This record gives sequence, structure tokens and C-alpha cells, in this order.
Amino acid sequence: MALPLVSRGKDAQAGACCAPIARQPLSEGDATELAVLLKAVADPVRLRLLSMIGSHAGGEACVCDLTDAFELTAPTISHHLKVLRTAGLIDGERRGTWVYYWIVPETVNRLGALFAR
Amino acid sequence: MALPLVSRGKDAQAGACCAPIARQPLSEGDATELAVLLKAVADPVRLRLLSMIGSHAGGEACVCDLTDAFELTAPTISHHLKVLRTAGLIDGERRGTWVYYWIVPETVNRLGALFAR
DNA sequence: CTATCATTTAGACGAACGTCGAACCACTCG
DNA sequence: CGAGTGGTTCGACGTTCGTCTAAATGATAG
Repeated sequence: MALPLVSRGKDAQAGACCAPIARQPLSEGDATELAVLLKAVADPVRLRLLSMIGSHAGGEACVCDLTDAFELTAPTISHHLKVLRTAGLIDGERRGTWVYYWIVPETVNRLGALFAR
Repeated sequence: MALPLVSRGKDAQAGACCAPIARQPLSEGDATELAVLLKAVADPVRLRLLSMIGSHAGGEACVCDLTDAFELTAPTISHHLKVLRTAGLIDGERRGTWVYYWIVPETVNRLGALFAR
């Protein structure tokens, strides 16, 4: 994707003032790609899931740990996890009885790199 | 909102393990509030609008500058601007014939503070 | 005051989304 | 093997979203 780091040379006043998104107009392609990522995260349930997984001891959480925190059915939680996974924000695998998920930091960082100054 | 900064001290590149969102589980209230913000930004057109406004000379752009970059009707652009404005990501005012918009950095920073490490 | 340009509002429509219940798959344990 | 538990897939339903056209509002120039 190569988010353009335009700030070559001096990022004097206008340079370091603001988030990357406010430094140079986003290309149509980058915008489309980033919107997919943001859509995956633009839901209260998925935001909490991501946060719960990321902050869980050992860096991963099994679905059984996640389901109880919501008043939602298992299929719904499973659906949200799939959305996060498809977006590349989390990954997971089955280990015996349970399925574990963990965060993919690279993908999360791409969001941070967009808005952080 | 007071996102907890759990790890103070040295956060050199590898120092800070992860984004705030992965440090502590998001509360339901915070998640809902942040999701509103993220939803506003989770669209390619709005992402580009935000970027174009933020990177425009003088820190503001009039609608006339924005419309031409898209193959969308004026009402559609106006709709997207309203979404961004309602979310508090931009603000604007009419000056004579044209309407100008600018970024609200505080709101953008809240997104940066979520994902940046 | 009317003509005209810039922008927003209103209403409509198809597509995408979040949720559920039911059925299905994967694994473990008698 | 067969029963039971944890998760996912499937199909359906109501809601929200992005877009458009048509019409309304604001502001400037004749």
C-alpha cells in the first residue's frame, strides 16, 4: 500500500502539524483499501472484540472468553470475528476444543499510521 | 473517554507493545462512541474528503474544490460532508457564495490515539 | 426583482449490514 | 461408535447506508 510519507526534508510548520491523512490527499485506491479496514472496525461489538483479544493475557483469547461479554448469540459473535479476520486485523486457529484469536499488529498499525501525528 | 496509558516509560519502537486498543478492554460506552467516529470515516469518499480538506492550502477547502474530484453529484458530496461534520471531524461555514470546511484536529487525534502505539 | 450559480434538503430506491434460529462441522469423552 | 460441547455456516428478516433526482435555500450580479 505504501502510504506516502511525503514529509521528506523539512516538515516545518505544515509538515508535522497533523496526521498523515491531512498532509496529502489520499489516492482513490488507498482510500478504498483503508475504508475496508475502517469498516471492519467501525462497529461497537467488533471494536470491543478487537480490544478484548488484544488485551487478553497471552495475547490471544478463545471464543468462549469473548461470547459471555455480549448479549448476542454465538453466530453473531462468530460473524463479527470473521469480519475482523477477513480484514486482516486478527488471525486465529483451532486448538483442540477451542478456537483462539489474536491481533495482527501490522494491520492495526496501518490505522494508527493514518491518524496519529 | 480517558484512554488509559498503561505503559509509560520508554516506548521506543519496540518498547510500547501495542496500541491502546490492545492494552485494556474497551468499555461498551467508549466502543459505541468510537464506532460512531469510525463509521464516519469508514467510507472511501469521506476518507478522501477528509484528506483533501486537511491537506488543502490554508487548512480549509470550499465545496467547489471538492466536488470535481469525484464522479458524484453535488447532493451526494454534501451528504458525506454532513456525516463528517455531524461526527465532529470537520467544521465549516458559509462565506459569501461558497461554503468552506476545515478539519477538527482534536477529533482526528482521538482516532490516532486509539490505534497508534 | 429576476436570473443565475452554489449548496443543502427531501424523498426514493437498491445494496449492504447486523442480528437471529436452525442446521452443520470439529473435536472430546464415555 | 454415539452423545455432547464449542464454533461456524446458511438463510432470512428488518434496518441502515450511499446514491440519485427534484426541489428548496442562500447569495451575487444585472
